[in-house]
Amino acid sequence: MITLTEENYIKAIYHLGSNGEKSVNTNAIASVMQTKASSVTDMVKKLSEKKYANYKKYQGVTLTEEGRYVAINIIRKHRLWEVFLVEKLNFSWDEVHEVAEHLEHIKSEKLINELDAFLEFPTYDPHGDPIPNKEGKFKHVEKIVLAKAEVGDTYKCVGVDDTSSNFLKYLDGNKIGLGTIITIKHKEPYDNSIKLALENTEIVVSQNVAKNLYLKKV
Amino acid sequence: MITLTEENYIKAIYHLGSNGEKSVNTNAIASVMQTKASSVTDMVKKLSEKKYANYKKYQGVTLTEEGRYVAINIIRKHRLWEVFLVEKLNFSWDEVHEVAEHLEHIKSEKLINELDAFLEFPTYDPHGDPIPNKEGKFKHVEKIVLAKAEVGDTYKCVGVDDTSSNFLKYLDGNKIGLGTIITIKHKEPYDNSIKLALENTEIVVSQNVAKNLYLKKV
DNA sequence: AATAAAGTTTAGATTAGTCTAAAAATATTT
DNA sequence: AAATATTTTTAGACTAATCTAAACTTTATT
Ligand SMILES: [Mn+2]
Ligand SMILES: [Mn+2]
Ligand SMILES: [Mn+2]
Ligand SMILES: [Mn+2]
Repeated sequence: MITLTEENYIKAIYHLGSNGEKSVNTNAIASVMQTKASSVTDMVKKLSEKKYANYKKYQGVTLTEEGRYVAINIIRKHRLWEVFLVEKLNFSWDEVHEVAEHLEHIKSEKLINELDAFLEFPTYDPHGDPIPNKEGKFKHVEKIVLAKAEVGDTYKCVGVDDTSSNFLKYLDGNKIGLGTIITIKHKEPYDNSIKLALENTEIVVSQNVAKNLYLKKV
Repeated sequence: MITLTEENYIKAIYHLGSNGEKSVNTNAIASVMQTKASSVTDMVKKLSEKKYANYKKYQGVTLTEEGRYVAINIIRKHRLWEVFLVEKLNFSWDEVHEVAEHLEHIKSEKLINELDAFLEFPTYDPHGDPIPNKEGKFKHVEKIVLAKAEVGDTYKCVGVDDTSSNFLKYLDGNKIGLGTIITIKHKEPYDNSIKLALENTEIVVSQNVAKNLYLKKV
């Protein structure tokens, strides 16, 4: 049996290690889990005993094949529920993450596969993140962060890094969403703010925004 | 904050006390919670401290107004999720209870009210149990248990008490479901078995079945 | 009314997950 | 290379929920 807490740690390690590739250190996990380093050490030992992670003292932690499988499965559930909430229950993209954090732990193969079918096998969630299929496979999304976009080029908005309600509402307020076409007008070296052209308007966004918005060249 | 375990105890007390009316004793709770009497005593003290229950040593326990509110809310969620699983995700009535036991603990007002609307405000769940509305109100279902039905009378099947997969599959196998019309042919005093007439067939059911099937006179 | 049986509570342990404070290891700076 | 700072681990304690075994109340039977 795997506990809810173990699942959350595994998910955190997966995301922090860039989808399970790199070794993740204790403080980083403590930070995203909103807990103390000492608690992380204890849990990481347990995950290691249970064969979900590889861990050597002071050397950081990586996921095993099995740990990665668990992580991808939770992410699949999380993102499918997010689609459900937006498509069927009138949630906006800034409201879904919190509820999906809970729904992702419901354990039923049939439930999630039927939900997948009911939603007609979506491949992206409301934030532009890819949804793993039943076998855990998903396409890598080709994208660059707005901060690295080049002046004069035109892009399509394909995702966000920050899924906080505050950030997403800010984007709503500025008429930016998935699919929005954006041309880079100017990058201000002083504070790394960026001037963008949207369909009808021009706006200036801060470095914070520029670091959390993903684009694809068109 | 109310924990998942507290919610389950409150629900058990509600059901055992015939919807929160009668006082419930320790062993009864232990039995449905699959735990020991000593654990129940501890929890019941905690529920009492938290104002969800009234408890005096050796005198059993009842729910407070607030406890009853919590119970009804969980039951509302449980039954709405059961409807969702059957209506939208191709679950059969014997598969839903277990998953609903988990889904009922997801805490989001918006989620459950939108789900209710999405399902077009159903009033009964797949087992014939009434679904409380947003205000916690629901109709009392007029029903008698098959064991008390009278020979010669004709009834409609309106519910089940046991929602175990085994029992529900048994009913499926014998072509009995909600809405099925049943005439009582004979009650056997020796073992309390009952002979029923269905649409095309006659079958004999055991006392166990007779105690778990609810009917309404037509 | 006394005794036995059944039901309930208390006392003391256990496990998962967390914390603080101190010790140990690693990384960085001088 | 030594000193300092940062990171990580250990040790010991706490809470929620559980258990067993013993003590206590209530109920049933003689
Ligand atoms: Mn999310
Ligand atoms: Mn998402
Ligand atoms: Mn149920
Ligand atoms: Mn039901």
